[in-house]
Amino acid sequence: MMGEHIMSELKLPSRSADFSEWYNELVIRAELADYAPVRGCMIVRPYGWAIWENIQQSLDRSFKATGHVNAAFPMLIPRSFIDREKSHVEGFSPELAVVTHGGGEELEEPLVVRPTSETIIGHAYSKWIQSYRDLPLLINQWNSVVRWELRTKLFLRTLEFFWQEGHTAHATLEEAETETRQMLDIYRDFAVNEAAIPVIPGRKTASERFAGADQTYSIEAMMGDGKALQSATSHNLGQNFAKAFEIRFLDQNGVLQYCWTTSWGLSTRFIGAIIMVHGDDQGLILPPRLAPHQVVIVPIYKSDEERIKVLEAARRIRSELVASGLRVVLDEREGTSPGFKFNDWEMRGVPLRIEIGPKDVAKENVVLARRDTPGKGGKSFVPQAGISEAVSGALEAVQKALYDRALNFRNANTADPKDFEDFRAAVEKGFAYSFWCGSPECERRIKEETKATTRCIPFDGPDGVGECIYCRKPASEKAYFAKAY
RNA sequence: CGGGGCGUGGCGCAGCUUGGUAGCGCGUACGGUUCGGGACCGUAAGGUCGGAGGUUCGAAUCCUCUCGCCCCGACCA
Repeated sequence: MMGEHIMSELKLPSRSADFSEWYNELVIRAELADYAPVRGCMIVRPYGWAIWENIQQSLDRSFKATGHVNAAFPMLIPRSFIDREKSHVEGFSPELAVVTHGGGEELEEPLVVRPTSETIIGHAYSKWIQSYRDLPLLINQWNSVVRWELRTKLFLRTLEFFWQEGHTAHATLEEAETETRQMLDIYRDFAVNEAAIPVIPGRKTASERFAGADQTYSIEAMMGDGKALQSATSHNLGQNFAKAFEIRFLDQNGVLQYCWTTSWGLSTRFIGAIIMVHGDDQGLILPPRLAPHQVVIVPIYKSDEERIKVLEAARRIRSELVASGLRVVLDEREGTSPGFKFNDWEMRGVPLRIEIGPKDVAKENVVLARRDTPGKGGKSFVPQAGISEAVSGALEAVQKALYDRALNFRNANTADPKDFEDFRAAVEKGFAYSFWCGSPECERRIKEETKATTRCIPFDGPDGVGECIYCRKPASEKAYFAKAY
């Protein structure tokens, strides 16, 4: 038996007692990421990157299915490009990383490390687009960008982060709007069906809008501490960048027109969402569809004789599961006890564990343990015959249970406050869904007084009218308010 | 940028008040016993104490300056 002080070192800080510390330590201990030598930068470790690769695969498939293609634009952008779109400059100037020297010489014009690529892509689009026949232009790129943030946290906010940014150009406002909404819906579908994270799709208020956009849409998710995380965004850029970069086309009638452009992105921040929505005191819990390993097999044995038998069976089961398309790891490490392995893989969030020992070999069954249900309650005996069906079924059950749990949690922590005092209490716990008169002034005051910001105005808002939660004037729409990451 | 905390083997810390040349736990390597919920014993490797200057016979410890990181706030995917 281990002493208590040693046990406490093995345990994560409690999620409920110190959510922030729980998160920080989990990211390190699950080997998702590590701190880099430069403040605010992050090393994404292989296990964390494997999650990102699964995210990429899923999204990339959806992008391609809707006619988008991938390309790569440069990381270095002439400083003057940023200055061309007025609100874009205002939004991004404070957080630009600027390159002033190259090859030992001071540059004539400083270069910025892209904080996002609207400008350099706008520049390219102005050359490529001449006619309505060139439209729509639908390009995405997977890359990293740099924003000089003051306060950073692994995955959630780092100086450099990885993402995809889609940039499209269209002949009409309607088409651009359809595209913007279509991409948001792809994110929504991804969050719900792949990541098992319930999200609220909606429109951002002017103050929360992307610098240079006419309209920003987002999906908003509730984290395990009740705070909101903007999990993906999609922007209708109107003609702002088209005008700044002369992106024009000749229409069917021979009239020269500015294009309508959009951009949309989802970043490695989403990994932070997965951690904060599903994780528990034991560590990470990954949704089966995105888990690098969906199943871990832990063999249990004492003697050499047992070892040979158990491993033989374990390998056979692995082969069968792999053959049915599952991502499986067999933990054959020597000198490590089964109990240690259980905890180790639980920290890493593997959704399903198969335990197989001499007794199971004799009875031709295994123990199946669900990561989302701790202790004995999540364990069951399953025959080795037909194991892949049982495992697939269990993975689907975990996927669904994670979503249901997250949704229940969000519902339980979302309030429709009667008055502003109620509202204050609500945003300490989670989301407040309230009528809002639409004035930036009320929005600003609410933020000052409660730290809660408007997250979004959901698309499926109420039909009726009500009173603004702050000023009590008539209001026609409801917004979600919350403290946000 | 304001407030707080911390820099000592890979990790977590003690030692500092009252200077005497560095210690504990974990981890690592090797050997053995173990193995159905974080095993144990033995042996070993590993640190010029964040950096620079100063005081002193002597500095992890005292003084000055610096650098970095983490947490909380103001800005942000």
